[in-house]
Amino acid sequence: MSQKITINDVASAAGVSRQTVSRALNDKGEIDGETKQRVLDAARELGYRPSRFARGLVRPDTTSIGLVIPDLLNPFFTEVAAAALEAARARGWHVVVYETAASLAEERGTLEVIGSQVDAVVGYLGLPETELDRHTRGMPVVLIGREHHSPRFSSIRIEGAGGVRAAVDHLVATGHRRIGMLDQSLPTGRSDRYRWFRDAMAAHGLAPDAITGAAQSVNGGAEALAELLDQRPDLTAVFTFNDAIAIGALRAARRLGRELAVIGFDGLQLGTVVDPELTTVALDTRRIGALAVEQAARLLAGDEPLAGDELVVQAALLLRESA
Amino acid sequence: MSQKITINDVASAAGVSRQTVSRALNDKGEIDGETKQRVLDAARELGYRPSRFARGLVRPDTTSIGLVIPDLLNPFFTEVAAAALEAARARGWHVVVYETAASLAEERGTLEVIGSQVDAVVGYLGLPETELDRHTRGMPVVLIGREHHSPRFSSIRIEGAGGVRAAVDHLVATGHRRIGMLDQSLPTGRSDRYRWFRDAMAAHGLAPDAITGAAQSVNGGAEALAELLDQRPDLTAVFTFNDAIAIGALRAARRLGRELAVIGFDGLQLGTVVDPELTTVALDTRRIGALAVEQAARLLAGDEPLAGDELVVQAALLLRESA
DNA sequence: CGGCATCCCGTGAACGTTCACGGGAACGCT
DNA sequence: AGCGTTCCCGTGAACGTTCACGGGATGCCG
Repeated sequence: MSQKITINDVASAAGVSRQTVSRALNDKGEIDGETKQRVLDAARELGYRPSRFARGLVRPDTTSIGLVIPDLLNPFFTEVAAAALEAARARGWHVVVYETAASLAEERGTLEVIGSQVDAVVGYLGLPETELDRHTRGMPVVLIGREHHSPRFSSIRIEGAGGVRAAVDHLVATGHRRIGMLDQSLPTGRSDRYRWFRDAMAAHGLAPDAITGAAQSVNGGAEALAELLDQRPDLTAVFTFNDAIAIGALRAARRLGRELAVIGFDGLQLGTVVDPELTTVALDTRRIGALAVEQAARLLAGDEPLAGDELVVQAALLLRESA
Repeated sequence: MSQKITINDVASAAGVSRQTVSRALNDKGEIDGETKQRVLDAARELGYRPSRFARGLVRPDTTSIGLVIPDLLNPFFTEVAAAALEAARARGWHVVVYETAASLAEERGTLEVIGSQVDAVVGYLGLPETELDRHTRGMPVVLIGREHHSPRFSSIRIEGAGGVRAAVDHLVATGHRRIGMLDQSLPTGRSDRYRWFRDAMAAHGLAPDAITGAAQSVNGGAEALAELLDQRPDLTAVFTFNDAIAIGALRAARRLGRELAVIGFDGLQLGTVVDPELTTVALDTRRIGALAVEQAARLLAGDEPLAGDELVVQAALLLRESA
């Protein structure tokens, strides 16, 4: 109803032709100042808005990608998103952001509607590859933090073994022997991060025998730490699944009057606002975002894509104050 | 080069007509299973990707808005963005996010390129209205936290007087009399928040005579607080321009061994991760995002837009632990 | 007054897709 | 054999814009 007005309506309202309207609206020159004003007035009067589709059809210069993020309020994903946005802006790309609330149903809905809006998809997708393929016909897809099997897809791998090893090395070097871990609590079992921790402990001949699950939040970390210390009051240090849990643990330890070394995982900016600042195994979120966009660019241009071993992001120990 | 292939190329490669290709790709039916597979193979072979513009032209069903945010890493803007995203998703809209890095030049560049991609613009714009108008010909524009004069625009107003008044009331009620403020440090002079603070103080017959500027970061707050306490060691409470500054002030006070009540502004989630949790004058970020999208929807549909007094977001005191 | 440049403006075509329609082939029924 | 259905498939048209081109006024100069 309100979007039915085309350039022709404006043209006849102003008593000129399409082309003249186009000239007026795009500052093209070859137009009289007075007519231009008349056209502009007519356009405003009618509430005319040019169709971006028609314009894009004849001037196909802009590419845009879809960025799929589970939760924008989670600082980790926000940092990745910011990095991707920056990398895209450097290329003059547009970024359409979709939040899936970590729900597969939402993700499906998103993907369903994404096809006609973007040229490539980048981000955290949870759907199985066959379904992914069905919804993204032909579009390049770059997965983050997840393996892919079909050559249709590309993915960024997170490698944390080295960083976690460095964290445990550091704890041991500063005298700690009784080290616990606050893992995520998922029915799917232990996380990659736990396995990295276990292996690092083993390298020092230590047993990972003080593990408990925590909800992925500050409060979750606080509660889980209290529980863990209840079972194992002898612990002097803990490694956690992520920074949010670590911050909760830090707070709980302080309130219990316990001296406790804490090392988180993620490397969030957030870790610098707490006191003491959080020591953590940091992921380079900027690199994650930039790599994903870079790979999407190559796929889109038909260039040689980055190889698997170039698409790895290494975690690294970031020493601050909490350990 | 890689994007030159059209539906006709696929058609001739598969030995069928456009329409049959269209049917195959869109699961339309009225097509033989074997031909469909042949078309699909040909499409994959050629790396065919349908033009979203051509499709949009004939099927104009999807609307998308541009969300302009100064800095995605700033948690306040992130919360607003998340709210806007959610409101847009509820309408089935797409959201293209642009980050301007709080730079007018970036903003200009963004606006220049935004016109052909979205149907409306929402967010934090700093450019003067005349320039805004030039770049957004006809598109609805909803400004956040900024007054508008031209009827071309619409804006969400932030009203903090009541909340700040409640904050000062609370401080006074709990015995504080010597209350300072850490404002933002801008060449443009004192902020709205300062004015609200000044008026609230005046209502209690107190003079706002301990003000200093702070950089908008945790460290900025810490440094500014040290400076302020140096000049006015008698202060027992401070109100700050935002939560980040407040957190810095909190930390600095603790390190200086000072007992100090601190009240921030923004109401970030972030305030709950520090210890003690931050008392703050909270803005309802969800409401801000939702209102902006709602108004954009009305403007787009040609419905009666929300009136000015419906577009106000009131700040409210959020009592936690730091005061 | 003729010629030419300059300034405006309009007309056909094209972009790539989907919709509406038409039509041929194969099949079943009377 | 004739006729109606069903199943596939193709052809024109349309979406709304910009580009390339053409052409009528107007002014200037010789």
